Amino acid sequence: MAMKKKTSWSIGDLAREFDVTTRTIRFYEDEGLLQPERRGQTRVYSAADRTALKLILRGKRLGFSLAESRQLIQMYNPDANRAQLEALLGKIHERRAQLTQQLRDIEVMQLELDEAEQRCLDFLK
Amino acid sequence: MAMKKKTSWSIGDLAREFDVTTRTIRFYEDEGLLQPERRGQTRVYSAADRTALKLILRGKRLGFSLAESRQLIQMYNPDANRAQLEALLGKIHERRAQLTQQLRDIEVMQLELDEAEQRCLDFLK
DNA sequence: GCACTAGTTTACGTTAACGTAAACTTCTCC
DNA sequence: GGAGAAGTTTACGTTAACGTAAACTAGTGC
Repeated sequence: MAMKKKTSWSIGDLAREFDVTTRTIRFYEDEGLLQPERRGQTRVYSAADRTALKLILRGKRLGFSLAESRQLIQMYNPDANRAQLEALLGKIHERRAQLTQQLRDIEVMQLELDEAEQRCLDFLK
Repeated sequence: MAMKKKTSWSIGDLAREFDVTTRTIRFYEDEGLLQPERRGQTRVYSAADRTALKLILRGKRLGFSLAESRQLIQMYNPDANRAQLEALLGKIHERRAQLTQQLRDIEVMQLELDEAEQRCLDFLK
């Protein structure tokens, strides 16, 4: 039987899948982060749009601004000349440095949560 | 020679050390996250305040809101009754779950940055 | 033909987390 | 005793990231 892979989505599809409002999705389009096509009035989202949305939301969970996520999305389609590509490499390094810092922060925080939990349990016993 | 450990700080001290403005520090006080004493008019910050500030800023790097950081700070001084302690344990578990998710997000994103960098380099070569 | 359901545009509202400016006090240094 | 430097209060301003409401259109089921 033929594999049917979805290749386009409605705004409602995406809203449900990622648990955001349609308002949010349209807002991201206004900000230039998504570029759905139109079938008449209605927006039709491609796999690229879906990926971009996934990137944005993952970024949000890590505290990224939309401006930062915009850069992440750009990294996916290097449609660029030499200068832009080198700028992009710079941003990639910045992001990596930030992620490294976040990893450290998470480790520390996990240890502190362990201690906090222990203190709680001690008090309760 | 006697170890001199700093035990109190001015608002300027903290602002310099953590690279934030004094406005920000006063704002955190307004929000109830810091509780400096006063020497006359002037605020005097304790080691506990300094720790709280450190928590807030680490939280910020991970995208935490001040409300979430407020909870983190509370975990440091379980001044609480049984019910509150159990609520606290719940929040600790929530935070831990979030951190775990963030770890996953970071791993994925690091891989994607690797790929993005490779694509850039390919284009440049 | 009519009620749903899902989509659309337009526009004003809201919240968090500070920034910025003005006007004042207190201490120190020369 | 005057000029900085660091502190203070009060208050209005700003930006990001959507929420919310109103009024409209287009397909679908019976």
